[in-house]
Amino acid sequence: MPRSAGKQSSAAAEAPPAPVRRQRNRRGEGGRLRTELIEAAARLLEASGDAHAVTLTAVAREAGIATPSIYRHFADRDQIIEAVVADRFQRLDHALTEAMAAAPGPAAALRACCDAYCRFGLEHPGHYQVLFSARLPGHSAPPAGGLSDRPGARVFGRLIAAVQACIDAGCAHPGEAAFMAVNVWVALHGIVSLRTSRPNHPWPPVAALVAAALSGQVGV
Amino acid sequence: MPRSAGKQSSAAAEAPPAPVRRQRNRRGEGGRLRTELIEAAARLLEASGDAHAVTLTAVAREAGIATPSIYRHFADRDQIIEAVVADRFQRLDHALTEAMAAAPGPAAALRACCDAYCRFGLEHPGHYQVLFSARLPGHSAPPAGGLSDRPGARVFGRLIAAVQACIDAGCAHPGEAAFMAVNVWVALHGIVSLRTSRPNHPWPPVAALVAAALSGQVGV
DNA sequence: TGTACATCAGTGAACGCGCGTTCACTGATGTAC
DNA sequence: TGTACATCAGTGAACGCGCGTTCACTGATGTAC
Repeated sequence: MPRSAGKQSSAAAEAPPAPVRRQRNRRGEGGRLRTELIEAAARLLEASGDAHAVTLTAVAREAGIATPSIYRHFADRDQIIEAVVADRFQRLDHALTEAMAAAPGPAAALRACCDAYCRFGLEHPGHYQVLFSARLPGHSAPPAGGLSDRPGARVFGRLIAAVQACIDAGCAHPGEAAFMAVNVWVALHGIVSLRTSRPNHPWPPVAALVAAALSGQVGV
Repeated sequence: MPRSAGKQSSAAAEAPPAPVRRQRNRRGEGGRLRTELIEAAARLLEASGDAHAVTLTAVAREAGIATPSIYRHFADRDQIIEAVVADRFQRLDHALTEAMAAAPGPAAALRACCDAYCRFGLEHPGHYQVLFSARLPGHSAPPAGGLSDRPGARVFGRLIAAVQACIDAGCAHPGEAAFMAVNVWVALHGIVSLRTSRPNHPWPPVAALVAAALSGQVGV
């Protein structure tokens, strides 16, 4: 792109959508661009369901900045993706706790938790796929925290607690909460993941599948 | 790379692994390279679990040929991937039918079918992911066949038939076979997919998860 | 049986593109004096 | 209160790399005569 309009003859009247020079953030507010970059990356992830779509070039284009500007905020693309993943895990966790808080009892809370999980996954299939279906880049080594993937484990912990609450209230099959919760989790993941990857399959309603999983595995 | 050895002084003694000029197939046997390309692409898919890893350049390198040679056999990379996917679906279907054929009765056959499904997925996680977890390129439009994804539907049909056989033999809960089979399928997919994407989670044995899904959803 | 030729399988060079990364830079905004 | 200057946020140009795709080609192998 020529710096100064190029053809002077026909003026710059019918030029492309205008370069829209970015309004720079003030001193000390450079962190704003960081947030904008995360959201730009999140849009790319949601549209593609694929971490490979998050290239520095694509993020910069989506955010309306020059590519090298990203380096002021992130060392590489993995850092951006990690930031998006952490944020979306937090949103998922928030959705679960909020749904459970509004429920009148433990069985209803467990049901609400599962419904919210599926709703999150089906409303944000691209993010869900990155959170749970993908081998994330650099994810082969176990995270520092402990024996389990940290953010996913936190969400899974909600499920265990919800099942345990049903057991404690006497409205569930007897059994170990953690094992029951795993059985529910694999079903929920299958409900979301398969429906996303095979949208043409004649699926029963989500609620019916969730109900079957809960009644079969927990007895509520 | 220089055509004729470059440095004549130190001879070609300690040259790299030797270019290994491919032994060309004879006339009429060009189809062999097609098979080799599919297997090369399959190795790339298995190693990565990601269709994006199947670039024409990577396939050519893996197969030991020059990149343009691929065009004699495939119009583009999607065609190669489709060929691999079709082949692996066939192998999965074969694994299921073989496992079921060796079972002594309908309940054992259903169990064998589910075990074989999980075994396939866990032994070939990269292929499984491409078959069932990914939005395949150009997969948004429904295939010509009918209302459902063809190759996946065939595998799912085995599951329905196995459940139906249990119902007919009176060793299952009463209910609709298709609905029960969906419930089992989402659980199996979750078992395979989550274990692959979260290898650090403290998973119970696969057999225990399969047993729980079958007993909870089918009653066998 | 011999030979010219068509065909088939595969190659090497070249191209434009998008990408990651580096570098020196620009210019507005605070701040020290 | 004014001014010189450091700092911060972001840019533009350039580079090498891997990729997809095209093109004319090579040379072995069958086959027609």
